[in-house]
Amino acid sequence: MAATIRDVAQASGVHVSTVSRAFSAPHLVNAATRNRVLAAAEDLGYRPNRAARALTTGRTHNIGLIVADISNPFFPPLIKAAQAHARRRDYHVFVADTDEDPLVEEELIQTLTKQVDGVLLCSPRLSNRAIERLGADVPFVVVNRKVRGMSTVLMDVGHGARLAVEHLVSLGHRRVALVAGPSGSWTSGEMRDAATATARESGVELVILGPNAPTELGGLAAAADVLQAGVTGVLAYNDLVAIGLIEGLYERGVRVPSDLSVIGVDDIVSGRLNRPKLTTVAMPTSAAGRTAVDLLLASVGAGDGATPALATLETNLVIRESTAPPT
Amino acid sequence: MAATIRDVAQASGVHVSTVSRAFSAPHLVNAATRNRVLAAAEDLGYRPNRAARALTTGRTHNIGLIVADISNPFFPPLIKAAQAHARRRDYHVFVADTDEDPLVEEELIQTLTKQVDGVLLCSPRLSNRAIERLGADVPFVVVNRKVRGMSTVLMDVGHGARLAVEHLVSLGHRRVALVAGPSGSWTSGEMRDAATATARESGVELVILGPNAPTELGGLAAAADVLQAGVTGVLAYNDLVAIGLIEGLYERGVRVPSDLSVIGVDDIVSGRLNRPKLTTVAMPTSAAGRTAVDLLLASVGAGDGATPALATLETNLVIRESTAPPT
DNA sequence: ATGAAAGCGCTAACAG
DNA sequence: CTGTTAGCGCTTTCAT
Repeated sequence: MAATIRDVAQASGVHVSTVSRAFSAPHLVNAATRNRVLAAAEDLGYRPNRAARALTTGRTHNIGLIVADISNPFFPPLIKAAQAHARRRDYHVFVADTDEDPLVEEELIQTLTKQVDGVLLCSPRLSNRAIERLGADVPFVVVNRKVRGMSTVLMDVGHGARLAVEHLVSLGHRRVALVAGPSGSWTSGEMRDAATATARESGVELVILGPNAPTELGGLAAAADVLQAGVTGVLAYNDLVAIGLIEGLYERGVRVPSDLSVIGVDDIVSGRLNRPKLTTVAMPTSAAGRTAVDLLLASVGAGDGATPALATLETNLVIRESTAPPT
Repeated sequence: MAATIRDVAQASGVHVSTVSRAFSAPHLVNAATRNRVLAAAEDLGYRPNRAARALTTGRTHNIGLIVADISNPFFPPLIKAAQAHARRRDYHVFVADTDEDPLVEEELIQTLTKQVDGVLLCSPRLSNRAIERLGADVPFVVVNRKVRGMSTVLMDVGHGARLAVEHLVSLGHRRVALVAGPSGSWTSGEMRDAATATARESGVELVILGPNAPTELGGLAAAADVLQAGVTGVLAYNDLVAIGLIEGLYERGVRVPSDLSVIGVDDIVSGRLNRPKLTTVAMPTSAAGRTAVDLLLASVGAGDGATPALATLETNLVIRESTAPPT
């Protein structure tokens, strides 16, 4: 068994509470004794037991991070950033994958809730109602969804979609498609609204295709619809869908961007590596991870009364090789 | 504050110890009272506090999962599988990213150690000595590295490398390169040994290039070396490196596979989406995640005395479009 | 089958 | 500045 606070107390000839203070309120203890305690601790390889500490303080110094699918390349940079940022603030993070299943999501939140000071919900599949209910027990920060009374980190994908459609228009496209995402997705709704408005303003036709799975397979399957829709430009729900779509078009002898232009969303790494390199709406995922952690820890510190914060992060269009004038 | 065991005891008119038993040793309590207790618990939304439980039982029901880089697409499927498998066994998992830094890795292990029943070390960058030392406190399972006295999950990349070189040879290549990984990598060492042996047996020349960063950038940077080495076939440390390399070659006017053949390792998704589709040594990452969790929980149950287990998982060669006969 | 009591490792008043 | 005392929520002997 590892050393406990009692071992350290004994070794340094002080009471356990002094040892406790030496760690959690160093200024309250005489420099000389503090050093003695710290030395003994070092010596024994003592590390405070955070679970025990949590029991008295009510702070676990853990946070939960719940995502729909770790394998979706959109998430790892967010997880990585959140986790690194949390660690800098002396927090550990539980990562859980719901496999896109709302029931799993709910179960996970409930079991995690006791072990964490707050949870980060990324692109939740749960209904707003369910989220509000669950949020009574522990602070939440929601990423990519607006939930009443809850701190939120949004990436302004509406603006990105607008830029994307405008880019297509400026290239000369007159009839474009939006290959939408899953029906529960807030992001997909935002894209639809923004694309619709932009198309109307620019006087181009917009056809909406979907819902589709947010994966390469979803894009692959959408290729037929896109061809049938008779469009020359496409905005896809995300890069995975865009890549799958390009592959599907390729299999049907349609080349991107010479025959058809495609724009993705996210700016995942493999979009930069594929040929043609993907024109895409870049999402600030790392920043979102850090911001979410900041908001979460702020509301942990503030207690219940705090007004929920809303952070909206900019998106921007990265023009690469998958868009060109129509032929 | 959420309901505690005491609230449930009061609500159901029994002592707390009975409530405790109703949850953790149901057979020790009368069916009628048990139902009453369970009903009251349900009613109050009571969930046992795992941290408090851990304090008395010594089992946290958490495990730590430490990886070098979450953003490397090799890891997410492993994390996803491990996490899902752990959850089925009623375990939560802390995920931590060391950013390829051994110091961070050590620090992480130490702080996590008190909160977990065991840790999964994936592709560690720490020295074997350090790992053995740290392993005294808590059970470890190491993935992709052999450490004395420790349970291990290995993917037989040596066999994969052999298949890869043989494939190149059978295509007619006579001079091939291995674009190696980081110097601390066990996998890279295995590949080197296997490739060297296979080349010798087949009577072809092998040149070893590296060390290289295990990323697209590493591959991109290796393009010049590869060209200079005058080889016609390449086995890259992983798919990321292979993709970066192909890109670097492309920029220099060299086409894959017509001018040069390239084989990767891992079988990440974007390798299947890129053009040319990558020929690669497929690694059973999901299986590795599950197996690692199984071994870990086994040694948690068994206590210290258990003999470390070794699981070796098969790899195989997936031939796609990035390899062809030399011209 | 259930209750009583002690204690896991730690922190937080409260004294002194 | 440091020691004392009382728990945090739960499990686990030991009685009954």
